[in-house]
Parts: sequence; C-alpha cells; structure tokens
Amino acid sequence: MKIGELARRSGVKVETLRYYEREGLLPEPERSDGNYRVYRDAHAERLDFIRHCRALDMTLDEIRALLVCQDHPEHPCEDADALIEAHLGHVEQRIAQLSRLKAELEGLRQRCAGHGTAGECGILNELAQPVGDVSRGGDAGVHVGGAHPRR
Amino acid sequence: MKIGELARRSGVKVETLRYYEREGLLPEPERSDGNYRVYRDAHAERLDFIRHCRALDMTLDEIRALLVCQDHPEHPCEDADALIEAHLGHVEQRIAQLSRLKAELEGLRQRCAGHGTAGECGILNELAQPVGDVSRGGDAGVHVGGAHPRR
DNA sequence: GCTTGACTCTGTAGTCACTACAGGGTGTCA
DNA sequence: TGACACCCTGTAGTGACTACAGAGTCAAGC
Ligand SMILES: [Zn+2]
Ligand SMILES: [Zn+2]
Ligand SMILES: [Zn+2]
Ligand SMILES: [Zn+2]
Repeated sequence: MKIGELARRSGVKVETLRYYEREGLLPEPERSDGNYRVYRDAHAERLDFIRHCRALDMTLDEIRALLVCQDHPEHPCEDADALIEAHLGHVEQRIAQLSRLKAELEGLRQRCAGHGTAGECGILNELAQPVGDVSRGGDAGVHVGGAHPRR
Repeated sequence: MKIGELARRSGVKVETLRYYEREGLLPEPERSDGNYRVYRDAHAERLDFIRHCRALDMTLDEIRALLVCQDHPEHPCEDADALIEAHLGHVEQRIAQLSRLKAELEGLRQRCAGHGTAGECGILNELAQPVGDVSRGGDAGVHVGGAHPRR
C-alpha cells in the first residue's frame, strides 16, 4: 500500500502521515525501488489507534505514551489506564471552564438593550471593565484547548 | 508609564504587549527620548478590554472586530452583539463536543478489569478499533480548542 | 567619571498538530 | 515521447503567545 492509498482508506492527509512518521508515531515503512513508502496492515492498524486517540483530543505525547504500552503487551496496563484517567480529567476541567465562560457570556448578552449605539451598549461597556475572576485559573497541565479549531 | 509597569499592573507579559502592538490590537504608544514606549491610561483601558475578551476565549480576530465597534461609539452595536452571540455559539458547540468525548472516555475507562497486562486491557483494545462517529464532526467555524493549553 | 544593575529595544525562533507549497523524481498509459 | 497522477524532500505558514540573543538606556552608588 502506497501513502496515497493509506490516506484515502484512513481519511488522514498524506502530509499528516509523513508528519506522524517524523514524530515517531508511525514506524518508518519499507521503501519501494522508486523510494516510495510501502505500508502494511500493521501500519493501518496503528494509524487507527492514533486517530481514535486524536478523536478523543489526546496530545501526540499522550498517544506516544499509550503506544509504548501497546508495544509491551506483557507489561501491566496501569500506565495506560492512568493516562486515560488523567486525560478524562483534562476534558472535565476544560468543560468546567467553558461552562463558566458560557455563563459569563450569557450574562453579557443580556446587558444589551438591543437597538442602541455602540457607546451605550452594555456589552461593550462591560467588556471594558478589567477582567474579574473568570480567568483560566488553575488549569495547569490541562491541555484541551479553546472553542476555535485550527484548520 | 513604561512597558514594564503596564505589564505589572495588568498581569500581561512585556512580550505579549509588544505582540499586541504588532498585531494592531494596542495602538503604537509614543516614545521617550531613549526610544522607550510610553503608555497612557487609554492604553491600559484598551488592554483591560482585550484581556477581558481573551479570558472569554475569543480569538484576536474577534477582539479586533469588537475594538472596531468600540472605536465607533456612534454606530449601532449590532455587529458587536452578533459577535458575542456567535462566540457564545462557539463555546456551546465546544462544550457539547467535549461532553461527547467525556462520555466516550468514561465508557473506555470501564473496559479495564484493573490488574491485567496491556495485551488484555480493554482500554487499549478498544482504542485499537477504528474511530467511530465520535469525531469532531460539523464544527466548522468553531474555534474554541482542546483540553490541553499551550504554555 | 565609571561601574553596576535593572530595564528596554529589535529581531528571531520555538511551541502544537498539522497544512500547503515548491521543485523535483517515478510510474503508467497512449 | 509526452501527459498525467502520484510520490519524494524540505521549508514555511497557522494562533497566541513565549523565550531568548545582543544591543542600547537610565539611575544610583562609589
Ligand atoms: Zn490530555
Ligand atoms: Zn448592544
Ligand atoms: Zn469565538
Ligand atoms: Zn487496563
């Protein structure tokens, strides 16, 4: 299987596959005579694992650590379990934080009478106040990001 | 007020202040004889506005658009109001998405018996399955990101 | 006048998880 | 032989900062 076929099958872009290889997530495949990457089923399966983890918003570092566990099936699985637990914590913390932001934004929305000028708008006037305690406090180690995707 | 003092007062790093200036969020302040930036209260107030918006996880583009509204107090405020409404939508979409991930992760966590090897671990075996319908579907335009902060 | 130290300046590069080229090589078909 | 799809490497861009390096400025103390 050449890189384009793996990309089509998995829905992952060709450039992303090469990136995963550079990052050490996908092992380097063998090369054909013309220096093309030749993938086997094992690569496709590892890629499924990686995409499944990415769909759960894990970082590549977290995934690397899980792959180490997968590569040592005789070891106890506690590291992997702890990692999932920790990542669930990341997601929960981020939900809590976004819920606070949501409440703030809903309060903000109510402050506009609806048909005035920007100078009178309660939203803009409220935003001009220094930030209260809404800030991203105590999210050390949480890696699940904002509401605006990068693509 | 020199840049260090504005940084201390606002809790924003000196480099970030210079970055906001490059990005056109903070207007270029006047310079002292020694070429130091000299800020006035208006700068500090604009910075409060920016930080308040950033604390609500708006992008710099969203903030730039709000600042345009603020700079034209005689115009109707509908653009600003629509922007807040849209951003609230971004946050809500992201919460919904993270809630789905949370449910998936909780299901995953239950699949581990607790004291086996990685080869037998239900978590690792489940992750090896191709990704289901959990993926970030239909989040076009949402910009609020993951659970893992970049700092 | 000189030194020390805190501050400031510009410019560049790093972060993360990709994405998008540019400029070339390979493989297959007509 | 040419067209075309595919592949290769390497580099640069994204957002919102952060972290330097190397140089300049300024006030205090001796
Ligand atoms: Zn995580
Ligand atoms: Zn309004
Ligand atoms: Zn938004
Ligand atoms: Zn387990």
